[in-house]
Amino acid sequence: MSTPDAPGAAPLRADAARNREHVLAVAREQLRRGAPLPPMKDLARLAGVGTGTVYRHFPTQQALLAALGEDATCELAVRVRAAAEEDDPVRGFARVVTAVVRGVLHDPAVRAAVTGAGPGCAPPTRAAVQLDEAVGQLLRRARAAGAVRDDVDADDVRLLVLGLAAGLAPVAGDDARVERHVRVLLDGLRGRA
Amino acid sequence: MSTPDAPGAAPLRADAARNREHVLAVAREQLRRGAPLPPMKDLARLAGVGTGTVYRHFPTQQALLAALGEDATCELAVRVRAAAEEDDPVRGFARVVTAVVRGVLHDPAVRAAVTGAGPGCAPPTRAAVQLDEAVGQLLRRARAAGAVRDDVDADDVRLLVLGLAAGLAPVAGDDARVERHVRVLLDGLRGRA
Amino acid sequence: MSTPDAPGAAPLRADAARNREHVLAVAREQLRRGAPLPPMKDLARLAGVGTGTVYRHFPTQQALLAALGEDATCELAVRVRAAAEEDDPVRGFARVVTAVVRGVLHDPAVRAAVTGAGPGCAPPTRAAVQLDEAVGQLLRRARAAGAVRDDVDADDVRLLVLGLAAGLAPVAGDDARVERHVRVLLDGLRGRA
Amino acid sequence: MSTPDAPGAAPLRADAARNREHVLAVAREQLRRGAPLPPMKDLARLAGVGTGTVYRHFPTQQALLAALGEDATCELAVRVRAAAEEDDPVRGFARVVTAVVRGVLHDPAVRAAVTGAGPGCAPPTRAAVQLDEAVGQLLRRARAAGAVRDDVDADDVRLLVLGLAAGLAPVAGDDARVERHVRVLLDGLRGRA
DNA sequence: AATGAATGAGCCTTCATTCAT
DNA sequence: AATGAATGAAGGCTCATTCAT
Repeated sequence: MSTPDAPGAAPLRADAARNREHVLAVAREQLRRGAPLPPMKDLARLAGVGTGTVYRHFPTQQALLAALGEDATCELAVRVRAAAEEDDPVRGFARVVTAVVRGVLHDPAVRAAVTGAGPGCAPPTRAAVQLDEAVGQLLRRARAAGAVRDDVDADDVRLLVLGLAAGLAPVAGDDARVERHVRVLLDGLRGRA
Repeated sequence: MSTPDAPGAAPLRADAARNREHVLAVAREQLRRGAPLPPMKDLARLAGVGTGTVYRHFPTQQALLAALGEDATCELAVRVRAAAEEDDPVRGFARVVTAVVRGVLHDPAVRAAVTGAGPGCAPPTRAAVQLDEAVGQLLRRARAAGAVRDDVDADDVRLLVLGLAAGLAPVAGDDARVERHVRVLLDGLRGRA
Repeated sequence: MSTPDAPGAAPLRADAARNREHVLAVAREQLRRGAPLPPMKDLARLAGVGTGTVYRHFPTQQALLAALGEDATCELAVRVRAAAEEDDPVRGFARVVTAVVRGVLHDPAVRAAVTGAGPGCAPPTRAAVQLDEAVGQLLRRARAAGAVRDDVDADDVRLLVLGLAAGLAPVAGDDARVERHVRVLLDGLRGRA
Repeated sequence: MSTPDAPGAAPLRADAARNREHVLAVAREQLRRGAPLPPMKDLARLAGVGTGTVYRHFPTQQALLAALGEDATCELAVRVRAAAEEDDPVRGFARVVTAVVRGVLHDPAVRAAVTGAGPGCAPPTRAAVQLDEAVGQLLRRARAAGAVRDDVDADDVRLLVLGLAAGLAPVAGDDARVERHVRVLLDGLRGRA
C-alpha cells in the first residue's frame, strides 16, 4: 500500500511518513465514496494535520492525485506479473482483465493507475513503466495462445478495459452486468471465429 | 437543432429564442474544443447577452448542460430510427454504433445524450425516451439477424458504446484505432463463434 | 477627488461609482494612518461591500494602489499648473515644492502620484503625463528667473523632492524641520552663488 | 564584518558563529539584488542550515534585519570617524556624505544603519550611538569651517542624506545623477551665498 | 545545538447565483 | 425581458513561527 522510498530521495521521518499516509488514506476514502477530491483544507482536517503539512507532501492537488495513482499502479503491476506467469495464459489474461475492471470500478486510484499510462497521458512514472511491461508480456502470451487477435496492441487493451469500466461506472454494483461486459470484451478481443 | 416548445410553456418571443440559441451554441462550441464549461459570465459575454439573460433561460448551470444533451438526443433518435429501418439490420446496427461512438468523441452534447438515459441516470426526458425506443427496435432486429448475442440488452449496448468512446477519448484523433475498437465491440457483441 | 470617466470606457452606474469611491476612500484612509494596505477582505468589509465588488473595480491590489495614485496625480497637476501661471516664477516654484513635499508626507496617494512618473517607474498614466508637462513648464520659468541651476532637469527635481519627503517621513509632524529642509533643497537647486 | 560578542552573552561556538554569518551573508546578498527578504525557509536553505538554526540566532525576521543594520553601522561609524579627523573638514564632510549616499544605494544594511538612529526610530543600538557621536563631531568641524549653515543639526543631515538616497533609489545606476544630487545637497547645506 | 516537519492564520482570487436598475 | 453590478462562500496556496526528534 505504501510507496517505497524513491531512490535518491531522503527517506521520510517516521512521523512524516505517517502523516503522508494519513492524507493519502483520507483522499482515497473520499474518492472511493464517489465524492470529488475534497478541498485541501478538509483533507487536512480529516487527516488530523494542518494544511501546511498536506502541501509539504503534495505541493498541488494534482500531485496528490498522482501519488494515489502511483500506489495503485505498483499493486496492479504485481498482480499482472503474477497472472502473466500462470500456466494457462488464456485464463491468466481473463483474470487480469476482470481484476482490472473491478479495480477501476471500485478504486479510483486504480483508475488513475490505468489511465496514467500510454498515449495521450501524463509522463509515465516508474510504476507505470513496470505495469506496461508486465501487461506487454501477458499480452504476448495470450496472443500466442490464440486468446487475442493480432491487430490489437497493449494500448488497445488498456483503452478498451478502461473504457469498459468507465461505461460500467453507473451500474458498478450490478455484478451480472459487469461479468457480461467482460465476456463481451474478451470475445471481441479474440476476434471473429 | 432547436428544441420544440415544451407543451404548456408559452412560446418564446423571437429575440428570446435567438438569445437562447446563441448561449447554447457558445457553450457547445467551448465544450467541443475540449475546454470545461466556461464561467457563466464568459458564456454570457461570448453570446452577446448579460448574465441575467443566461439565467432566465437556464436557471442553473446543470440546466444548461441538460439542454445541450436534449438537443443532441433528438438528432440521435432520428438517426437511429433511420438505421433501424434500413434493409440490412446488421449493417444498420454497425452504422449506428460507429456513428454514436464518433458522435460521443466529437460532441459532448452527444455524450450527454447517451449518458442521460438508462439505469443510474437523470430522469429521462421525452427525447431520451424516444431514443431508447428507437435503440430497442434496432437491437431487436439486429439480434434477430444474428448480429447480437441473446444475453445483452439495450442498456448493455448503451453502456458498452459509451464506455468504448470514453476509453477512446484521449486518442480521439487516431481513426484507425477507433475503427479497430468498434470492430472489437461488434465482434464481442455477436459472441463466440 | 473622483476620477472623471475615462474616455471610451462606459460611465459607471451611479451605485457602482459610489462603491468604487467607498473602497478608494477606505484604502486612502488606512494608508493615511500609516498602516499598510489592509487585506482585500477587510477593505471590502470597511467599505460595506462584498469582496467580489472590490475585485470588480480593482482586479488586483496593484490596480487599487494605481487608482489611488491616479486620483492624486490629477489634483497635483492642477495645482502645479496654477503655480506655473503665477506672476513670480520663483515664488511659484517654491510654493509647488513645499506643497508637494507636504502632500507626499500626508497623503500616500500623492506619493504614489510623484513616484509613478519618470525614469525607473511604472508605465505613465494619462494623469502622470499631464503632471510631467506642468512640472516641465514650471521648471523652465523658474530656471529663466535664476531660481534653478542649469544642470538639473525635471526628473532631478522630482527625485529630489520625493527623496526629501521620504527622509522627512519619520518626523512629518515637525513643521519647522520640514520648512528647513525645503529651504535647503531650494538653496541647493539654485546652486552656489 | 562580524559583530563583536555582546558583553554578558556567552561567546558563540565557532560553528554557531559561522552559521550566523552565513545567514546574514545570504540575507544581505538577496537584499542587495533588490529582492525583498526571502522566506525564512529559503534563507535557511541558501545558508545551508535548517530553519530552526536561523531562528536560534534571530528570534524574528525583524531581529535579522536589525542585525544586518548593526553590522553596517559599525563600519559606517569607523569611516565617519576617519573623515572627521581629516585635515580639511569641508572635504571630509563631502566625502562622508557621498560615501553614505552610495552606501545606502547599494547596501540595504547601510540604509538600515542610517535609518536606525535619530528621532522617530528604533531604540538606538550601541553602534548607532557611536555613529551619532562621530557624525556630530564631523558636523561641528564642517560648520566651523563654513561648509554647513548654522540652522541645521545632525538629525537634519541624517534625514537629508537618507532622503536623497531614497529618491535616487530607482536610478541608482545613473552615476552622473547621483553626483549631481549630492552637489545640490552640499550646496543647499552651505546655504545661500 | 541543529534539524526540518508541522502548524494554521491569512492572503488573493474565482464564480455560481441574486437582484436593483 | 435584459442587463450587469453585487454578493460571499469557497478554494488553493504561502510563510512566520513552534516543537518533536
